[in-house]
Amino acid sequence: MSNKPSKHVSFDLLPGHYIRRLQQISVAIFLQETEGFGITPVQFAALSALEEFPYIDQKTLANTIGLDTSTIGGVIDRLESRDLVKRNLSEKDRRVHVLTLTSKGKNLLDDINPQVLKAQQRILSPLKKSQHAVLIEMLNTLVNGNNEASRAPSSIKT
Amino acid sequence: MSNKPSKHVSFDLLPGHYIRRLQQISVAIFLQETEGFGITPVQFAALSALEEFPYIDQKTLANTIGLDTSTIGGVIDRLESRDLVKRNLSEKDRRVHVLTLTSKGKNLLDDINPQVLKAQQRILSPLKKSQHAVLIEMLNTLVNGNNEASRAPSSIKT
DNA sequence: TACGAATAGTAAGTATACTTACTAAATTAT
DNA sequence: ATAATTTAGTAAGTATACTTACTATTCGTA
Repeated sequence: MSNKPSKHVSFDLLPGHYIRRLQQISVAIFLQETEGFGITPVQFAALSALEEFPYIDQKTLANTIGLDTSTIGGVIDRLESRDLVKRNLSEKDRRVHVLTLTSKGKNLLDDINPQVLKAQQRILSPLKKSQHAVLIEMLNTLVNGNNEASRAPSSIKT
Repeated sequence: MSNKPSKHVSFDLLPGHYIRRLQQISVAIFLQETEGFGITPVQFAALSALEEFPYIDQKTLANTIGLDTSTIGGVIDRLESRDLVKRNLSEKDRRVHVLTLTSKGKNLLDDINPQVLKAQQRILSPLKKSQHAVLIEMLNTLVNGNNEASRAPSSIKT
């Protein structure tokens, strides 16, 4: 430790550092619990959103799960190549790609859901049960309160 | 809303989804507040760690800030090409690259630190002041409690 | 109705962040 | 002392996630 009175900022006390670490850990746990499905957290979010809101376009999907439109294209590419999602050109507006889950995508979602819930419980497990809702509420507040900071603000309000 | 009793899992209620969103927002705010420096959160973490622990090697640096060794190489490449960090081959162990900040790197760190603090405050700003410590404590618990889940567990204990 | 603005999506470039596979060097064990 | 193992770092491949720049289409307005 320095003998001078904290000339530098200790990066490990900064929330941004812990947020980044928690995201890494969250992804790692998700992938461990869903091993064999070959699905990433973002792909899962996309599939879930398409189940909840069928026939939405790429822009709407991107907004729903909090992604840039330039990112969602690749995600859909990968899901489409595995026949989990279908891209249909809209007849009303030929710029728009309307998205739907295939039956294969629906089945996968049903199968993976319990594992995803298990992963979420594992992420929260170091906290006392009583704290779980407190954390989720705080994350909610932070995400909604800073919504405009991100390029792809989520349109979902809870 | 569905009229059926939640057949599917609403992804926007899952903590993993909010953790991912918060990380995106956290990065966006960091980049906004430190605009002009051309430094990413990870690069800042690397520079800060090197100020705190000079002459560490890449492996130790990776563990310190929570990165894989395969990721840290690229980070150091970019910092080295901007003359912010120097890679020195260790004489004791010729596998090891010992890292140090250049004076340019030290100066940049001094200049960017206030902006980074500002970014952190902005990230937390949707929460009441009294809640800031609660959140940081929770993030700490989650990261340390799940440490083994991540491939690059941070060696820093707080 | 024609023209400028806005919109949906893609493409290219950069930066995490992981995995597996590899090289080179050091350590351990026989 | 040599062989087997471990370790530090790199390389290649994949997947977010951003930016800026571009195309194609649609909308708004004059």
